[in-house]
Amino acid sequence: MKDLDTQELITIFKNKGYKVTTQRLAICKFIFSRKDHPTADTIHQEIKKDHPSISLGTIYKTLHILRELGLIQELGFVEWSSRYDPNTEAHINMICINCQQIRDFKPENLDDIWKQVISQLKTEPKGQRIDIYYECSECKK
Amino acid sequence: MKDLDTQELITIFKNKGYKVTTQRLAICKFIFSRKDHPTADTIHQEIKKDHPSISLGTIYKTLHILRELGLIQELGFVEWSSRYDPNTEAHINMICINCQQIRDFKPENLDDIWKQVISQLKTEPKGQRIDIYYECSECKK
DNA sequence: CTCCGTGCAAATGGTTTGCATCTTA
DNA sequence: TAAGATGCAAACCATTTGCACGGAG
Repeated sequence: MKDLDTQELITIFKNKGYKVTTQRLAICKFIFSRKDHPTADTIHQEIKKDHPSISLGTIYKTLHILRELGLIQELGFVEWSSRYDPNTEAHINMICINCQQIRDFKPENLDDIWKQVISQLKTEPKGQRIDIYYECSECKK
Repeated sequence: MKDLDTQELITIFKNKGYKVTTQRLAICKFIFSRKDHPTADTIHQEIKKDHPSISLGTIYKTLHILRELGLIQELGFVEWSSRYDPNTEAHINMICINCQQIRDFKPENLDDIWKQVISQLKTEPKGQRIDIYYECSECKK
């Protein structure tokens, strides 16, 4: 769970004045355990299995809080709905242009490379996004 | 105009069976001359100055054709409307999280770095997107 | 003359918002 | 018990679509 256990999460929420609800914990547990950067709808479908009455609106509201807390990154697309990524470090999103599957890719030297790029800027960046579009092996068949 | 003059553009359109219209040429001329990756609405507002009756729908339809021809890249965002980028080479989009201004940044060694990253993949990538989010000097004041 | 493109207006669909009710602290 | 969160439904708004008319080839 993203290096965060439930206790730490509860502390973060409380420190920021957010109440701890079962819905929020369920959404966090789910998204921090996934590596494929799901859509809000996917999250909704999955969480409904345990919490049948949870609404899409609550999913969106919680995702916005997590973004505000810097715990997730939102990836917007032109043709597809947004994806939610619990990995906020510099990494490459390998995105299949056909099935929209996303998986992370982190070359060993990426941190060094990235540090080098950042050092050329005049200001401190607030975040980054690196996508590579390709056709995954499944879709190529 | 992106290395393309009007004649080359006309050839590309005709070869693909697309008709050459004044609207299409105007949109191309505009977008290929801009470095700030405008929105569809910005493009519409600007083109209207010379072609008052052009519709937003036509802007979108033309942008889709340009995307299909590989002449532009669409950048989707979660909170803002999409931006259209005539630069399809590997480069960094410096994006102000406050005013949404985008300007390109290309470190000299980026092509080498990128080649190195690509070489670690099993497949040929179809494109890429590299964003750095920051607060521009104007907004920091 | 035919087909494709345009402009307009309506439809779409992911996301946001308002509000009455329910929970956390 | 007060402040904030939830679930529902309606609103939003960027983008897409359908169609009658107009222009390119």
